Amino acid sequence: MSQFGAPANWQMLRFRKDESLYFEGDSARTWFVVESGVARTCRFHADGHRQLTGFHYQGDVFGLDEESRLETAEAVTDLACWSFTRQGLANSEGPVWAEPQMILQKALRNAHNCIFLFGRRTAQERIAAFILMLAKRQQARDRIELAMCRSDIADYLGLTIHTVSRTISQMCQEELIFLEGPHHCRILNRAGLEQLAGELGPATTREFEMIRQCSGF
Amino acid sequence: MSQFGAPANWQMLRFRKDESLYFEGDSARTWFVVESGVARTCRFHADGHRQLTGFHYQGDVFGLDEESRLETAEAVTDLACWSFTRQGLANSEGPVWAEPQMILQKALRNAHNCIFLFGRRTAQERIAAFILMLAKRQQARDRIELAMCRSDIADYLGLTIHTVSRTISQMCQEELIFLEGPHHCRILNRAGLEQLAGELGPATTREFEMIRQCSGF
DNA sequence: CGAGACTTTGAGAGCAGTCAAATCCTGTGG
DNA sequence: CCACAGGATTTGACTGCTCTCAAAGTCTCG
Repeated sequence: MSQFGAPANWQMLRFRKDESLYFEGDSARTWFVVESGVARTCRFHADGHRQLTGFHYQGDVFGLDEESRLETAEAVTDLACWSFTRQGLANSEGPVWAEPQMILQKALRNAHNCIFLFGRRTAQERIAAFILMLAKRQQARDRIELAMCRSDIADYLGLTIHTVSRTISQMCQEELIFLEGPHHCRILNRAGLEQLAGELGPATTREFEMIRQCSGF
Repeated sequence: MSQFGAPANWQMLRFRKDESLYFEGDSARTWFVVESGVARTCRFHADGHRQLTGFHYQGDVFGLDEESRLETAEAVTDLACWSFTRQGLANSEGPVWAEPQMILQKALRNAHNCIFLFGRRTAQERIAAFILMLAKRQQARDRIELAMCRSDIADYLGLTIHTVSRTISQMCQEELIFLEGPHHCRILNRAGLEQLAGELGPATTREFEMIRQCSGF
């Protein structure tokens, strides 16, 4: 049984790297929670250009569509996850975190953070924010695994793989990070990354708002 | 009483244009639903750069934060909205649409659409998609009100006001749209806009996915 | 060890940002 | 109703960043 104490009516599913869990347009029967590995959700533009809408790590719930899937879900790495229905949750056999409202609210918070992330303009800002997000998600002080390939990062951040690669290289030169192979990275200068990403805590925000409103800038 | 048949324990609030409903970091006591006017939610980056996360029209629910506000909410126009608590909803006095799960799910869908919108690359694509989104939201066949100012549009789409203005002007020259003053616009060539925006229906998506997977592009 | 895919790097073009200024609206007061 | 002031919008010129096209280098897995 999973660390999540999954109820019996949950179903464990396994996928190989790059396999699809479901496609955009499929009927949405179940929700998913990651047991191990990483999943991605994405949508496609008419020109074939792909937009990732999220990476999902252990404990993340995704696939919260109402009737039909708005997104396609795929395995970034070999993936194990539980699928379950909202009805299954309603039986209240699940763990405390598994209440539909909690799940939805967390997903919403993630989506808003994602929108905020995109708001960052330059490639440097976006990638700095992305690396810090990964670090936070992996609860890693400074050693980070980049499980996804460059094109996943690019399609998540709205950049090309070239710009992603170039920007990461540049950050290495500036000794903000250090690459141990293409899929492992060490944060050398967290403060520098945070400055690039431009984090602004809620504490300072209201103050900032006040200034903005008074000065009118 | 509102068209929504608001229960007695809901509270009607009125705001003048550009007034703030709440600030990022405030404790999140209530949810809001727009009765008339338009609201915007936004967050600020450290450099003062603002990111809008949504425009909210009549019937839209926003402010669904858990404990503290992640975003600031402001009135785009003079605004009337109801505020209510989740507990109030639980009393089941509200209209059918007002079930927390439904509301959260709709908000999540909107957020994902927003992320998808950002995925569009060029200013033309983003603005075409934005105009079509407004048209759909206002259920207008071709006459659209741009209630928000250019800087709101810019901060929503991750562009500058200059680029927004230039791109709109260009679309006028190309006779895709026609401006009747800065805040009213007529769609002259919807097909052209849709082509720019690159809508791709779910029907074609799975097919597309299959091709993609086989050819490996 | 070798093939194929992924990643990195280079050069040049194009699009959006910056700085600057003109024009147009909007709302107020006469 | 008209004039005016301030803000919002539009436009222009130029710069710089990211994309495109191209090729070399590296990693992974059979």
